[in-house]
Amino acid sequence: MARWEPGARGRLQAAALELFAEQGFEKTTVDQIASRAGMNRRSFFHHFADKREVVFGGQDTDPELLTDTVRTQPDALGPLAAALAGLRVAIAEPSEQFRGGAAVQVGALIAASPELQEREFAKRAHLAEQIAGALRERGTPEGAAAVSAWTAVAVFFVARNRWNQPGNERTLAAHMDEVATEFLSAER
Amino acid sequence: MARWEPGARGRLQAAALELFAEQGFEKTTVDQIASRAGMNRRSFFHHFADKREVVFGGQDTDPELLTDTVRTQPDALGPLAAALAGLRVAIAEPSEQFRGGAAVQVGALIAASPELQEREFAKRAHLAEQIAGALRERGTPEGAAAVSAWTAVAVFFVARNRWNQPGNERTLAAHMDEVATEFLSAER
DNA sequence: GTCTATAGGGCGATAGAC
DNA sequence: GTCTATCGCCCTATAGAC
Repeated sequence: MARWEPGARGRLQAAALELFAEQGFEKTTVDQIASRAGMNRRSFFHHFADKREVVFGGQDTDPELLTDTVRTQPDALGPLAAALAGLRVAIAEPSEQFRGGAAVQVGALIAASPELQEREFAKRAHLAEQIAGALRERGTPEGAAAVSAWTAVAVFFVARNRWNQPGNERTLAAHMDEVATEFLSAER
Repeated sequence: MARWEPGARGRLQAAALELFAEQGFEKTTVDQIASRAGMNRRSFFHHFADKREVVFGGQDTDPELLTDTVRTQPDALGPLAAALAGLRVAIAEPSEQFRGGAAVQVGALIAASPELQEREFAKRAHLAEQIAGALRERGTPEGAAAVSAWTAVAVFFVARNRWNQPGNERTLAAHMDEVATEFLSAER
């Protein structure tokens, strides 16, 4: 057996998701994950900074694409619309190929573990900050940029929940439009 | 000397904030906090579920007051305005007496520690969920309720940042109005 | 109040890949 | 040779169990 099987990172993720599904996140140790993936505990921490990262490590998005898209929207669009356009292009459309896949399982995992929820919220906050920065560069005032960014992120995650429901046939972008419209029409 | 000084919880908080300011959050151990407060490590965990809680433990708000206020706003108000009214009554106004106090120091602490930021974001999420629930009871559709709640929470925290700036003379509620107006006028 | 499991990290040795 | 993944052994501190 080679000392180096390829795809160590992917094997760790697969092993972790299996074990988390079987036993839950808290009751699974890093040792168990590493040995199921055929490696040492210490190597786990070479690939992931901590145990929670193994759950989120696949969903990384391209931050450049997000901020560039937001920044280059036509001036006629308000900040919320520009932010939503960024999320649509940089996250919703690329996610479309994963509909109903591991994302659903990961979502259930996160929903069941407060520890994972904390990480999830931190990721949302990071997303919102990126967007807010891009909106400011577009000329939106400080406060409005932050609030519009958070609003857009909220729209996105409500939409993603609906998109992850069993039986959903529509695109994530379509759900985003629907949620945004629902929000705006409730406000007037 | 009495077997236990009164205000164990408060002493732990004071000791913790001192040590965090001196050494940072991560480099301070629970043992250090407990012994500076004149007690056993085990007693620390009797008062706080974990090390991070000692930072947030003072800011607890009345969840009933928040949700009741949101729920009982006049029908003429949109969901965002109702949510903001709840935050104003249940959090902004009661906080007014602490302006420029420990809150500023706590804010700096949180900003410097990713671990604390995660907890902070989780608290915001919890707040948003409470508000969203109250908005739904008021008749706002699911998605709009969630988005309006997150928007209101974002307004609140942007306002609280401004309110915490050195030299600020205005009330938190006034900052909330300003931020909300800034957001709404950027949007149209 | 003590005891234990486990996360997470430091350091260094080793064994491939290049 | 270098570079990098892997591993082994150490440690500390949290958090929960007893």
